[in-house]
Amino acid sequence: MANQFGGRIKQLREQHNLLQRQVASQLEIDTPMLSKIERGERKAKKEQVGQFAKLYNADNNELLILWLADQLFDVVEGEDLALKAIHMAEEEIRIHSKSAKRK
Amino acid sequence: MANQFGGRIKQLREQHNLLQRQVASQLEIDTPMLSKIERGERKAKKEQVGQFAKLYNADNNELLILWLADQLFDVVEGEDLALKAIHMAEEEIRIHSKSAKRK
DNA sequence: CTTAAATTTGTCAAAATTTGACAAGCCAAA
DNA sequence: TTTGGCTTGTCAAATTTTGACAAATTTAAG
Repeated sequence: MANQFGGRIKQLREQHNLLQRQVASQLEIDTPMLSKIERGERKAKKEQVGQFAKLYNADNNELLILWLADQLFDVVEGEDLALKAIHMAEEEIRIHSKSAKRK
Repeated sequence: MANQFGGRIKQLREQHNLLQRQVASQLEIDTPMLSKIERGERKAKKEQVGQFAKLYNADNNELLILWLADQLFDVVEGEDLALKAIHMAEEEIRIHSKSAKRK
């Protein structure tokens, strides 16, 4: 499983000298769960991304991007055509966001 | 739900003048299911992508790319940060495929 | 070492999601 | 109208995800 997000929040936790125990209790999860999120064994809920950002005084968008990227990565992991698929998806997104201007 | 894939296989079916009934039986699914796949209400199994390609004499890779792209799209659909996340994921993929050379 | 705290690993049932199958509906063409 | 092709809706079964807990492992300190 991809793990940019987990790596980043682990780094942030260490920079803040916090223990998993402390962070976990803030997010109302147990330490095994936090451990798994940091190592990418489980994925955080979207809601929790914001909680991490707040707790660590980090940029919400930065974390959200990492979190999304991990999920994208998971979809195409191991596929030879991953890059082509990504480009195709990117085009689609561009098209959709244009027409979303007038919604 | 994204639907590049469904649109394409519908187009192919029409070009070949086949009925859903006929195609469905080849893939051993029922017509409602095929209808849903064509309209993107359900997603085809990866295995079925190949079956479509064969049946329609289409390029396997082309279909697989569309199929993957749809799933990528679903992950970031509606996200403001979609493009940034896509770019991040793309970088990750590049990195991984490099180190996969010698595996 | 020996202990104690921190983290990781493993397991499992409950919850949530996805799937396949079927019945019924719609609609255009004859 | 009836018929054939496609779509819509529903539901239980299968699969996947989740959260919680116990146990094992690692780390750091005395």
